Formats: sequence, structure tokens, C-alpha cells
Amino acid sequence: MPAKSKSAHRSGCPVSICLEVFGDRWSLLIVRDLMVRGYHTFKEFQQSGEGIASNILAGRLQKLEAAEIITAEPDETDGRSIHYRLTEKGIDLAPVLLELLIWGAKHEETGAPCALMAEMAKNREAILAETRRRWKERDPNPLLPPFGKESKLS
Amino acid sequence: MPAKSKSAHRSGCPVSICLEVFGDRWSLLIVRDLMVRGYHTFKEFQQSGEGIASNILAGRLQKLEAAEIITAEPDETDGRSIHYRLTEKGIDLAPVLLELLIWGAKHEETGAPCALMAEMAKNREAILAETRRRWKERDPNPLLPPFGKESKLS
DNA sequence: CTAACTTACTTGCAAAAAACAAGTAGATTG
DNA sequence: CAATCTACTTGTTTTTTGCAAGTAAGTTAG
Repeated sequence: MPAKSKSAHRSGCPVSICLEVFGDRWSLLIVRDLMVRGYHTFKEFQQSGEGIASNILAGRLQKLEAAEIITAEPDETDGRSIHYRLTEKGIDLAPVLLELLIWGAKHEETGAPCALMAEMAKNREAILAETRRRWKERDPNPLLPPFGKESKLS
Repeated sequence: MPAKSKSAHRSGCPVSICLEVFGDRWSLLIVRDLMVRGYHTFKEFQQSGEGIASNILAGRLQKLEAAEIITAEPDETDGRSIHYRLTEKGIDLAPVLLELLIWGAKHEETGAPCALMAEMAKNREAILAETRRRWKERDPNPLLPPFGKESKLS
């Protein structure tokens, strides 16, 4: 039997191929957690408040690793834990996430403060630069907090 | 029984809410077709080369309309046909689509010519402005062609 | 006027994926 | 060494998708 081509895409459109890689309800949330919240373990993803099931999470982590968007390495100080990290390809999703954030905050009722979002839309480039810096330097501080339904940053 | 809240979101995060609205393999392709290809009928979406099934397409069109991302109106010159169009909320997805396009073209093997994509990444603002102009003026000319696997624009 | 055709769907069914609830292996802590 | 913790896996049920037909309303050709 002729091996099915590894790249049997629906079409050659870049958007279509993106959606094949991470076009679902969960993948980009994992990327978000890694990118702006400083999460890097299975447990943290699971507790991030979205309610992903553990089998689905495991599957998504595998898929993202296979797509070379994240890497997985055993934690150096705790052998149980696995440290997930974005690759360069993964951090390049920052502009996509940022535009989703801006659109969502503008058009849907979210827990994100409007003022903060308006500012982010203005400072696009600065925020992307800061995101990348944090990634490069492994800065563990979150860039953004989780936005609960009634998030108040006072 | 207490009516289930209409906005029973997983979390208040704008990204999460975006994914609830169009986080699947098909929704953004319909938006793409409307935005840059000048498609506006059921049949055109169906024949756009991605292979969406008619029941799924019908479902997605309903969902997008319910989310106020598109509108549906009977065609003025052909009573069988329904004319779909992006709302303002829908055209505001242009930056998201553009970033997906750029990421996909950079990191995956696509049918889009690298040179063209590099140029688009540079002229982000101009392209977004042109996209919006086309939408506002109902310009029927496609901004981009479908990218087949061996697309050659010569 | 009407028969053939077109458009935008719907319906029924099988297959795949997601959600839910438990359980487990290996590392670690007390 | 017993209890705990982390990152999963394994069943099972429910939901979504994909595929093949079919249909209703509007249109065109004769």
C-alpha cells in the first residue's frame, strides 16, 4: 500500500494549514498559558481554569510537540515533572494570540479590563517585543494574569 | 429549571471566548473566503477547495450569523441564492487572518509564494486598510487567489 | 406552462473525537 | 517505607464530524 503522504493537506492555503495544526478549542490556550502566564507543567495547564480533560490535554501536548510548537523536557529539580516550553515557531504565534485577544476584548464580553485592552491594541509592537524578550530570557513572570469573569486588577 | 446562562463561558479570557466562537477547522475558512476571495454564496464556499461537507457548512454559517460575524440576505437578482457578507465584527477578524497567513507561510509548507508573503508581512497596515476598503465599497475583486499546492502566479 | 436544472439546504447513518470518571507508574516527601 | 504528587492511560458515554442521499423553492429552456 502506498504510504499516505505526510502532508495531505486540504489545500495549500496557509490559513487552512494553520487550522489543521491548531484549529481547535484547546491548542491555542496551551500556547497562551506558556506565552503570557508563565505556566510550563501539565498540572498548571490543567488548573488554568478552562476545564480541559487530562486525556485531551495529553493529546494536545503531543500534537503541539509533533508540530514543533513546544518542546518537552524533564524538569531538572523534580523528576516527576516535565517542563514544557515554546519553540521559536511557537513564540512566533504571539501576533496571532495578540490579535485574538484584541478582537475578543473588543467584540465579546470578557473578563479583561477594556482600558488595558485598548492600551495593548495601541502598543502592539512593544508588547510583542516584551513577550519575545521574556521568552528568550526565560523570564518566569507572567505578562498577563488570568482574566476571570470578574477580574479586578484594582 | 433555571435557564442556562447564555454566556456560560469556560473563562473570561478573550482568547478562550474567541475559540468558543470560531475555534474549529472551518469557521475561519469561511471568513477568509468572504474576506479575501470575494465569495459570498453557499456554493462558492462549498467549492473553495477545502472539502467541507454541506451539513457542516450550513451549521457553521448559522453559528457565524448567530455570533454576528456574518449576515445572510436573499440575493436581489436570484431568489434561490443567499448573499453572505461580513459584518463590521467580521471584518475586524482581518488582523487575525493576516497573522495566521504570515505564520503559516513562514513555518509550514504552503502553496503561497514566499516572496508575496514576505511582502505582506512588511505591508501589514496597507493590506489591512485595503481589505477594509474592499469590504466597505463591496469591491468584488479578490484580494488573494486560492493557493493551490503548486500555485504559480507567474 | 412545464420539465429540467440549480441553489441552499436537511436527514440518516457510521466514524471520529471529546468529555467524564477512574486508575496507574514512577518520583518524591515525611 | 507509606503517603503523596505528577503526568499520564484506560474505559465508557456523549457529542461532533463526515458522507451519501434527498428535498423544497426558485429559475431557465422549450
